[in-house]
Amino acid sequence: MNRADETTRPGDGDPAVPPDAALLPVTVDVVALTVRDDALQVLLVERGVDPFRGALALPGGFVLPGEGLTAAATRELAEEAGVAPPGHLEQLGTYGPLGRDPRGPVLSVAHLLLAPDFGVVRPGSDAGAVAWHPATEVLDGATLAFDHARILADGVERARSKLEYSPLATAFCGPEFTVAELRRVYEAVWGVRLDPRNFSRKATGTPGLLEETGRTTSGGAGRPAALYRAAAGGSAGRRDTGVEDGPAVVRAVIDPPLLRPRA
Amino acid sequence: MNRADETTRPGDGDPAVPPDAALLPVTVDVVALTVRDDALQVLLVERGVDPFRGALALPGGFVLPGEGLTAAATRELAEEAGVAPPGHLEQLGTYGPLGRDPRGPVLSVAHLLLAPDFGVVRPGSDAGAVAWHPATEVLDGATLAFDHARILADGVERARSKLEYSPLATAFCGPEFTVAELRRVYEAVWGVRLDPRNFSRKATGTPGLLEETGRTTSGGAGRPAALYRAAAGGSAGRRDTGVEDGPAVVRAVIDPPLLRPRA
DNA sequence: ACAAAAGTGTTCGGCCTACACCCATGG
DNA sequence: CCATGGGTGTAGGCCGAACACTTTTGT
Repeated sequence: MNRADETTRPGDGDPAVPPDAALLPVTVDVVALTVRDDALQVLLVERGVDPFRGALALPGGFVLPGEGLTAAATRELAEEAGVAPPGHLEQLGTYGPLGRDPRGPVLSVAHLLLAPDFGVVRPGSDAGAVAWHPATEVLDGATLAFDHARILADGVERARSKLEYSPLATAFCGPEFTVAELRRVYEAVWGVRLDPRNFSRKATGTPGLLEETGRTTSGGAGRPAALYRAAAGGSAGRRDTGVEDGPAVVRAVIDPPLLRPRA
Repeated sequence: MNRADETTRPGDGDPAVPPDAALLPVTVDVVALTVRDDALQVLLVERGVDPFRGALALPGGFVLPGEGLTAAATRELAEEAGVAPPGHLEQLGTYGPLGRDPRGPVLSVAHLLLAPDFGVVRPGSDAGAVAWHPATEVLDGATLAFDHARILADGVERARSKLEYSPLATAFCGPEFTVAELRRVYEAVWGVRLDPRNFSRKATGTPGLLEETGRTTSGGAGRPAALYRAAAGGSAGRRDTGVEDGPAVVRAVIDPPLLRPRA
């Protein structure tokens, strides 16, 4: 995969990195979103160490030598929340390095995880409580560590807009789901009510979004609903390039888009 | 702006960055796009140093200690192409750090510049020729240094999609422009032909896109065209947050969107 | 007068919305 | 047989594509 050189200081040997280049510590932070109790919720940890000890923050931490960005994000989720959730992970953006960490310049590569509701197994070693919080409450209520409030706002807006033209809403659902569950995802993320009849027609009629399983629900009230799974190439995190890390080009675009109601 | 600590090694003093964190060299690369001769063109430099000496590459270079990402991108444009162009600069994504530079792990934060056609003043010290190249030719023809082909593809796709729902097409135009010029921008970026009559109605009727100047062109053939400027808060790079660097939340969204024709 | 480019009116079809209505199951 | 939720039919309106037509200049 890479050269022998996997240490902190690169470039021993052939053409070296210029000596005046900055060497920056890099963190990954994860905006982990799910739909729980018909509301969009975000995974937050209580920081156990300075700076911002005791404050709420996005899960995340420093990239280690020889580690890729996605690997670091996955590892931090495992370490801080004890989970290896399914779902869709993509890069959100990079913040810093100046003016965001009292310790000095730190670059932070934020990621966005859209996942079905998963249980938090255990809080990690250097973090206190790990819990889901309603996104709207956090957005216009709580104060988060570092610039995490801004990162969260960007992540939520990205999720909202992605539901319009990509099949990623299915990333919030389990392996099989009904059209009504999918509709509740849209309603929770967008904060609106959608007409179930029109939504059903639109969702089932959109190529590349749903795939029939032939099975139906049973047990609940009313007529059983057909069960679907995400269409192949939809929410599954496709990464068909050889490059280790970098923004994924979303190839599956649903057309016509499912537009959220305008204000 | 920041703490006293602006050196390469941060965290001397209060709670330090963990000693096992990687310290990575960080580059900024710029996908600088313009519309020239009715075609989307990208600014490329010929590398003057190893690795990839002699190959075509995106302008860019290492972030220096105490420098922000946007500042680094602007400085590299000035150094390698001798320009300080107007236009819209935004972050595209972050690539690496593994497997993209033979010197070792290097993180690259790619940026996207949409600008009116500007002259290249002088090639920089560590770069050879600097020139515009038609984007389509480069995309499915040339091989670029590092993973720049992929970054360019992502940048072009981002530009194409941004024209649909943002007023950024005006970033390709000068301070005053006609509807026909704006249409040629859309046609060049999307690679399609648009009906001038319908486009005119759509563009002038879209709130937040154009602002009348009251003036008209003269001298050319045919009826004079009305001159417009970009609506306030449109293509002007708004950065109304206090944070130094990070993805800008595009607040100005044109509605209804100008959708490119579907295949 | 003619060419050329800017801009307006009009028609047509598809999609979105709203809502009436039918379907299938559990109590 | 009725409540509950799943799903189909259908009418109206809005918007974009297509294109005939008018306006305003240069030659």
